[in-house]
Amino acid sequence: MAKRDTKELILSTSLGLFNDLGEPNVSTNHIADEADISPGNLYYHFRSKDDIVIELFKRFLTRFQPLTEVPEDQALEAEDLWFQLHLTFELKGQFRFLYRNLSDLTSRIPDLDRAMRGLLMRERRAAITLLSGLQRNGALKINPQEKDMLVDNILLAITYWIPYADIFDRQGLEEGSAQVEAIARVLQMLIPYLQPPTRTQFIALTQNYLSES
Amino acid sequence: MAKRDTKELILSTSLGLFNDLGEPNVSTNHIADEADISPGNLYYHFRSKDDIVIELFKRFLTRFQPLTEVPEDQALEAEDLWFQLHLTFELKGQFRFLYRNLSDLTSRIPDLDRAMRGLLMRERRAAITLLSGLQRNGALKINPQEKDMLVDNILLAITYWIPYADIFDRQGLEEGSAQVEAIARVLQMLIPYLQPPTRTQFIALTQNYLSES
DNA sequence: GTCTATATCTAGATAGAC
DNA sequence: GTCTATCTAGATATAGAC
Repeated sequence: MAKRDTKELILSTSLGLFNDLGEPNVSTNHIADEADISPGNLYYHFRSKDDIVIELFKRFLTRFQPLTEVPEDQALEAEDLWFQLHLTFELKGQFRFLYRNLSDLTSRIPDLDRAMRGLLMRERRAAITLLSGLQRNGALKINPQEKDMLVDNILLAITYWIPYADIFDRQGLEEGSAQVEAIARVLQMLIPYLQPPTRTQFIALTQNYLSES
Repeated sequence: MAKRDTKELILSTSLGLFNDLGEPNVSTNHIADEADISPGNLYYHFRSKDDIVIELFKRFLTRFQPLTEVPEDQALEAEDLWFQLHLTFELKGQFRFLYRNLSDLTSRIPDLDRAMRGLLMRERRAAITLLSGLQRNGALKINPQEKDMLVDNILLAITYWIPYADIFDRQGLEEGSAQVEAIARVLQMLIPYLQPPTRTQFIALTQNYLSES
């Protein structure tokens, strides 16, 4: 098998096991076994288990990056925001092991710690930019202090929704309905600060999706 | 040394190390070493490392229990609610290792998984009771669906604030100011649904604490 | 109750043949 | 590139002397 193929096989197998069983509960032997290769072969392709985690995180980052690049001056529609949130939750769901054991992973792997902090900061900036856009066209009325706290609350929700949902059911974000619930709760924090015309749009949108699921 | 004393020493040493370094990064030898006792002695008092974790969790539960018992019919003041939140955040801060590695611990220790789910449900019920009290005396205006989502957002914040705060600074809830920020953010989610008289109280209260810290 | 010494086990990682 | 065999380290846990 080509070098690249085996490497990809190891990565996809690892991702599946990490997501299903939790990264701490998956050994390199376990991965090799599941991928039907030898442990030695695994270590030919990766220097360590952490190396696999880091590579997976890099893939995640690459796909996540565009989602944090929010155009500065563009006022966005409710639908766009929903779609944006949908994409990020879906992606995070595909790499949910990262969010389930965040503290463990960041305390063990300094590179990941730095990168994750950077990611969170970009998400924060993106959130601020989005809110500012809504403010500029009069859709959102909020003072700076409230805005600051709102951003924290949003960030907290989009970071820890996955482990939170895990506590109550074993699903996480695998099926669509759980995602809808996550998005609705994030938007719900925004709605009280929206002004009538936009506000009604957001409420209607949320109602729509919630009744469908 | 009396049996009880050594047991307590092991527990307090474990709690300190778990909180500081993260439970997965602390071995039983590490604990014994730090407590200045032999590994054998540690295993005389506890059957396993998980046993230590479980005992710590029980202590946490015992102290947390009263905080989830909210009187049904009593309308509470803003100050009371602040104080209530202060107590729970402070206690969680003292046992923060539980909240930093929640998924890991619950996936490994079924007893803890069940107990933690139960705890979360009691917290949810307590939150609902509190909101209902505010509704009954007209201070809070919110429809059932909004209420449901608000409760989720509050629960998420009071469960994951600790690891969230950890990402940005290394403090967590050790010092008081971090706690004030946590409480303010929880109350901030509530404020938009409050009616003028009560609403003003909550805002003033939050301002007060935030400017002090 | 406490210690020292040691057993057991598993995960991560390497060496060398093919 | 891949395998088999093996090493190492460290963590959990036990045995038996004191």
